[in-house]
Amino acid sequence: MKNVNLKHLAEELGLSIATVSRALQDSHEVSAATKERVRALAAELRYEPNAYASSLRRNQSKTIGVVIPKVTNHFFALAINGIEEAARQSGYHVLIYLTHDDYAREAAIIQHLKGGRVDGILLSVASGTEDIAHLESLQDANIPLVFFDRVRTEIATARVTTNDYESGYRATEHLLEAGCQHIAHLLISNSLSIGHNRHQGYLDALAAHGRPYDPDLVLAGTIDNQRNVQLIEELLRSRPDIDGIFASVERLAVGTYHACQQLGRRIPEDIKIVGFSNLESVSLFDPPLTTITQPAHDIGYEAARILLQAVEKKRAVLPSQSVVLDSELVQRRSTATE
Amino acid sequence: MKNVNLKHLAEELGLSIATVSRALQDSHEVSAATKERVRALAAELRYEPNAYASSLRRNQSKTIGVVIPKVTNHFFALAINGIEEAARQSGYHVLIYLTHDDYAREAAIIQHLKGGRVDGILLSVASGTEDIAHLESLQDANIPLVFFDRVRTEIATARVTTNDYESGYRATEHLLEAGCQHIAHLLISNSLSIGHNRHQGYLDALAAHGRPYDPDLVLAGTIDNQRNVQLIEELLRSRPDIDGIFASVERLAVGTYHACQQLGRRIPEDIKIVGFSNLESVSLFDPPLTTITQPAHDIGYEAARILLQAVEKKRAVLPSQSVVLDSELVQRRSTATE
DNA sequence: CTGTTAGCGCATTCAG
DNA sequence: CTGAATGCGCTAACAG
Repeated sequence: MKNVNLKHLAEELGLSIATVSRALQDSHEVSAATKERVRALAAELRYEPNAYASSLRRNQSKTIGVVIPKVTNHFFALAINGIEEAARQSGYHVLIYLTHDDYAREAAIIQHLKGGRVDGILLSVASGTEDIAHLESLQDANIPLVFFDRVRTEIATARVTTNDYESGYRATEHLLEAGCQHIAHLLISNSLSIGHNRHQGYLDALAAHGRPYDPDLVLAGTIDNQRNVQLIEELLRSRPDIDGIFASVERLAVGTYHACQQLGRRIPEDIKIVGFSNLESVSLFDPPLTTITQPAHDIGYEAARILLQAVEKKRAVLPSQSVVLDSELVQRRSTATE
Repeated sequence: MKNVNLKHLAEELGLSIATVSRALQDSHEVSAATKERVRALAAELRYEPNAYASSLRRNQSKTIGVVIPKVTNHFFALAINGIEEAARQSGYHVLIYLTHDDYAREAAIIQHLKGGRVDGILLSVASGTEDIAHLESLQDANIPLVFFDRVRTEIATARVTTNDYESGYRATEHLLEAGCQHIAHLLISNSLSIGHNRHQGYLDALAAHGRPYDPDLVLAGTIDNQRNVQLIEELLRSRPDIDGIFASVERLAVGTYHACQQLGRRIPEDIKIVGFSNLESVSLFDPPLTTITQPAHDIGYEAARILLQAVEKKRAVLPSQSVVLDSELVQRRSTATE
């Protein structure tokens, strides 16, 4: 089947390309009758405008790029869900890029996106990223950027996050109130905003309760999860006095769970765990895991809303548009999912 | 900062646009010296080609569309992971669209994609889809399509699936060998390939073991998972003789688990469950769930490979290129008991 | 080896 | 209200 384009329609209708184009965009300078004729034929021939020609001409792609570390983390899956919803509502398309927490990959992706493939970018920073020159250059290229979850405050733009500091504080307090004496904190890269903030909450909660801070009880996870479980086991073996664990990310929470089972530490009798997790099925773990659940869908949705608003009005995204949503500390009992 | 484009580079270098273009594409009809000069300036100015201009001209977008029911299902998250990997290796981009199992949405997405936004489509059919005219029209538009997981055999193209029939058979046999007398099957839409095939495996296993088929023991799930748990509970209440359940999709497997806990049915003493699931953390459920795990990443990767190969060679995708990968039946052991 | 020319399909001036 | 003409940025055919 021939590609049906404006020219095709125009010839068929005995009109000019310009008029057809205007009619399809519901321009007020086209007669109602003509509009109707054009639309009828377009519908009949199932005309679809060529998105790239249009993008080239208008200098906007109706597309946003989503750059995340991975998609197999339930937080990001939920966030994408929210992002896609917001995008669809505004007639935007969503390109997905995975960094696998690798700085080089993140930089390459960002660099490429400066070619105009997207009108804006949603980014959750890779844990391997230190240097942020690639992000600064986005400003020059005039491509709006909105951070979500894993942010960098050095870049002057909006950030959509959860109350990481408070969550870390409350998680730690929860363990303290449950009687824990030696609470370890497992985090990912401390250079990452979420790791840093959650850790600060942990520190302050300890201080507020007059507990000493023991650096040996802080473990920074790696990319490799097998290795993480090993590291956790080592930690637990070398410090049998640990009776509480705050795990800053899902992988580490689940890893801790595994490690405890492996070592025969009973939960929650011997050791109590609070972990970040957006996996609904943790409610089926037994013993149940106390979790901090983030409003992942809403984070994605909000971040996309902010970005799209800026894109549509061709305005910059301001740091003042940042949003902080609340996580929930949930002591799971059995509940229905979804 | 001004957008740096070919014209810009050409002026700066005192060359024609065409030469610059050729140099950047490493054309053999450009002198090495010129190439070097061009590349140096391009790198210095961080030139990024405008993808849409190139797409328009070449009539190919270097982009594939992935159309799936949802992303919050771990199977699809893993599949996307594989797809992104294959795409990146070939320099392709990935657009994500979610149907939420809604036919109208799927049709609208497919229709839109005929506008040339993508060079090919990977599709996992929505459970709400019956009519497939929208998919047939892709052939006319000359856009290659590869199905994965949820396929429709009426369309003559490649399908990447798991051995659903065998999995259903083995799951049922597993329950029979464990001594179950009344085995229920929970599936989604029977019009969906995976539901249909898994169900056929269930039926044949029953027959092979000389067991009668009781239609009352077959439950078709809905979109709404809350409702599914209710339906499962009703089924279990009305048929207390059920002592085995084969759940065809992750949601229903987890839902069954919930329902059993709710009703106080002990697993596996009172009732045994085998369910499809790609969620690694099911190993932490207690009592553990016997699962059928699909090679989700590989499915995505394979499907993308087949599609990209066709796209690059501008050849049609043939049904004969279909691939069937094997699922694994895993009896999880609770590590806590050791 | 390099430059000139001609579009890809569309949106938008500027004329009428 | 409609048409003719222009160019978005890039590639490719055709000259030289």
